[in-house]
Amino acid sequence: MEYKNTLNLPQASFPMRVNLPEMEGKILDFWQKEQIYKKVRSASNGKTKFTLLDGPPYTNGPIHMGQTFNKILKDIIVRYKTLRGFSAPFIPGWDAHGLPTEILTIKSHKLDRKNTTSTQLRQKCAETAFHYAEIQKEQFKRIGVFADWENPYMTLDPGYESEVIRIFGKLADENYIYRGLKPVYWCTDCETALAEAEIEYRNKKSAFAFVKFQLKNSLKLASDFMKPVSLLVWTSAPWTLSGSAAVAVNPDEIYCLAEINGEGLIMADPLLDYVMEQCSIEDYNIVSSFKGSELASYTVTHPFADRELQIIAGEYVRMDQGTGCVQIAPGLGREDYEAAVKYNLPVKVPVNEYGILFDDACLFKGMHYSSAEGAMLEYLKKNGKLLKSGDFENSHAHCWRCRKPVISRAASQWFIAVDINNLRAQAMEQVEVVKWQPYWGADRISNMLRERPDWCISRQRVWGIPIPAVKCMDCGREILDSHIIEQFRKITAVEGSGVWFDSDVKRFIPDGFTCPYCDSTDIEKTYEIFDVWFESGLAAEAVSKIRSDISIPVDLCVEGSDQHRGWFQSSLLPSVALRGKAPFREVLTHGWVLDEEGKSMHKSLGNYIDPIEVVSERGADILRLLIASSDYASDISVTEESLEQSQEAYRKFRNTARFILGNIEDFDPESDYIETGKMAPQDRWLLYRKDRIVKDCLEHFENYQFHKVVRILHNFCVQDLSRFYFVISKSILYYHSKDSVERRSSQTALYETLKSLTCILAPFISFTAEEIWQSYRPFTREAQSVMLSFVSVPETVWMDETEESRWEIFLELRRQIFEEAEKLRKSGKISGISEARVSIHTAGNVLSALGWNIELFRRIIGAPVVEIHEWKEREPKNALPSASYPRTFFIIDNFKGEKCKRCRSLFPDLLEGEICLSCNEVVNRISAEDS
RNA sequence: GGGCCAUUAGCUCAGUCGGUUAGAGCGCACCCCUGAUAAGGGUGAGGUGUGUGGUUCGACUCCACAAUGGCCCA
Repeated sequence: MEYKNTLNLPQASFPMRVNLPEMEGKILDFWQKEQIYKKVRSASNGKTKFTLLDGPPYTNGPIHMGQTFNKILKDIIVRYKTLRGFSAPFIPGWDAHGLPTEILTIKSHKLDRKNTTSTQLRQKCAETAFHYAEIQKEQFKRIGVFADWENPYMTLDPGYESEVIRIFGKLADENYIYRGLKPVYWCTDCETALAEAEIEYRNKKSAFAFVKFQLKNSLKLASDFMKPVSLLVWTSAPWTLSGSAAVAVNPDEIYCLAEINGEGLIMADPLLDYVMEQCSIEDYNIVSSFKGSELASYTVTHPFADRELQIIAGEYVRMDQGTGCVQIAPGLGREDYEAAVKYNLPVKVPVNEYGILFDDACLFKGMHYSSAEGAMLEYLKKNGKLLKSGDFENSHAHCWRCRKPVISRAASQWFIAVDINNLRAQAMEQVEVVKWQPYWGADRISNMLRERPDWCISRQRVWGIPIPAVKCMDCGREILDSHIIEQFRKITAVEGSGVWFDSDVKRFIPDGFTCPYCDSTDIEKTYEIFDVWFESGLAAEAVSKIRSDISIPVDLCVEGSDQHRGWFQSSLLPSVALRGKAPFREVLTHGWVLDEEGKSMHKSLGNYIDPIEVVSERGADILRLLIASSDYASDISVTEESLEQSQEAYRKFRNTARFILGNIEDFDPESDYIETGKMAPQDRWLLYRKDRIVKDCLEHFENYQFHKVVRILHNFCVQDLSRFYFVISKSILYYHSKDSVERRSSQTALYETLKSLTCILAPFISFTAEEIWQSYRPFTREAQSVMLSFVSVPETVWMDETEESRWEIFLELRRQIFEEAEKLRKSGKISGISEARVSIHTAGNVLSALGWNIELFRRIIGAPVVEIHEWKEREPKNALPSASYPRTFFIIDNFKGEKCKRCRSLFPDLLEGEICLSCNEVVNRISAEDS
């Protein structure tokens, strides 16, 4: 007789292998068509809110792995919070303005900026921004980000723009905004300021010079030295002497006075040999030496300009090159500028936008700085002020467009003062209030805040929100006026900020407006835009105004750890200035995506993995699972190998679900559910384990430790389910009659397990979780989508401590018996545990545990016969001692029985030599029902 | 050069307060099953804990320095 038809073998409607990208496409259609995100949102009405604020990515290209990583983490959190019963909206956003988009637009349209109006360029930039926002939106959807894609926020929305302007107005009213100078990269050929991103470093031949700055007063440190004394200054850009305002020496280093050719030269002692060698001087002698700090009270005369320069102490003056005496040209370099601010030195900018020197350059005024350099050296040489000059090659900043060398030049800018109204101190206090994950984020941002300079918020660019400042054409001063700002805000809210470029200044200034400094009526617009960090930093403020489902402070921000300097600070400072509080309660940071060698991914390095390629080849769930199982607090690596591994783990989850689905196909919880009290012990055990796992997972979820959740779940599938429960329950599921209590009991446990597993997996392998949900009618009857389901903290007590310890003994015995059986099998003594008789001689706990349920234990080890004997003082013959339990011995030998043709188990004897007693019963029932 | 961080098996990760022989899973090897079958089960081999010093009776754990890598600055 063919018994196969009488078995309840798993029904395989859920495929073992699936074309993941194709399946994911169908799930996306389902979410879209059924408006699942919207349904989740309306179902969460009235629930406790959990708001995540999405830091907006730039719209300058398709998404890369870093953005994918970031958005998937956010998505995991939002999905988790949703499943825990929070109202957790996900409002995605884009940072549409800014240099990256502007540069991309100029490059891709091959625009010539001189022949393109600002309005035209802004039009093209907007097109670029919308284009990539649209592409990114589709890509983010594709990787499974469950968000309000119909209503994202964009920093170029008039509503958003007008909020930025409003807040700028408030900051101006409270005196945070001032006009100051700041050195910026400047291309004299293109006549424009350049941003960091527009600079490329290339080698260039540069001049160097050792120049003498003569001391004005006599040197008390060597009072009997009667010859003229000069500070020997080394510079790698001699033309910048035109802007020098001071000379810095390191106060902590030793300096010396050397007599050379009848004059005294001061330089750092550690650099003396180096300088003498560079200048080919062999004949010199040291007159005296002293600490750098002792030079600080002296004054020197400029070698060609008619001014005196102070000697200042600069701790940053290094001893690895030069003379240890550095000229400070505050208008021509960042470090020099900062020194000037510190020492209150005048900031002179001796060069105009074309590179032509001004009055400060005295003799060389009117010359281009590059040709002035030779003239200067010539002059210095003639006047005995030059010890040595020459050429050397170094890496220098060049303009990305005209490829010519750029200079650093102080330009007038708008700043937010960070020390007005105690802003810096307050912000640092707020850092303590915010929860930073990992915890060291607080140190990192505190260090940065402590040291940071005032925030330069103006950019000489086009693609951004214009700064509504006007300029008096008579006195030349820039003017911020609250009426003008408010007028611009109002118009922007309707027409967009581009109106600043398009409309006459009269539209923005009140009637009868005059310059507050000189009463002139000749007022014009200025054309600068806000730093994009200023815009995006106001996201919490702006989005909460535009959207009712976000309020300040938001619960969480999740960004890469580079944002401690970037977005976290640009969000924190304005918020503290405006409302005295941080805009977020908690900040979670993650690391970078690295390659197999631990190097960061760059398209140019060729180690770049395109997330969209991964998704279309392997499926989004594979990438999501990889990200979820990595510890993102530090950097994570995405490699072919780790993707391959993620795919393996995925298969385990999939097959686990498949096995359960196949075995509960005929189970309907409404009619077949077995109450807790009537469940078989192994089924109660499964639910006990399941609840333990759910609890642990939820705990790790709360700390956003997803890799721990995934590991727990994976271990659960492998160890508890696949290796154990499935194996021991097959005989019930397959061979017992369909509606027997034993089988229904197992199905009840499996049903509950699958439901929990699917829900907890949903934040990670979201597509597959939905696929599982959709393939089981009782689930969809309960909720249309897995995302409309709910995970609660388990509270059922499934077993008491006694039973727990019995299970522990069972599992340990099983492990030991398997180990011994394998040895015996290898040595040919038995054919396998499924055909063995296992005798256990034991006492105490182990004996009472086994005595509790021998049949259960037999099932657990899968042997046809298990015999228990009470241990009596002497080791039984041929027995193997237990490694874990005292007074416990195993005897494992072959059991010669007959194999049931239906359930394939061995029995001492069979009914009619074919099948076992219990199989016979089942078969009889089936044939009775059939007839 | 400075601030912050990371480094445990081929891969992804555990490891409590400093305390026996450093644990899992995957992968790998060998074997079994062929009624979860491009599945499943069993057993096993893999570690100078990045390195060098130090503190300690005892260090993967604490300290210092270094290497490699990351982010942010200079």
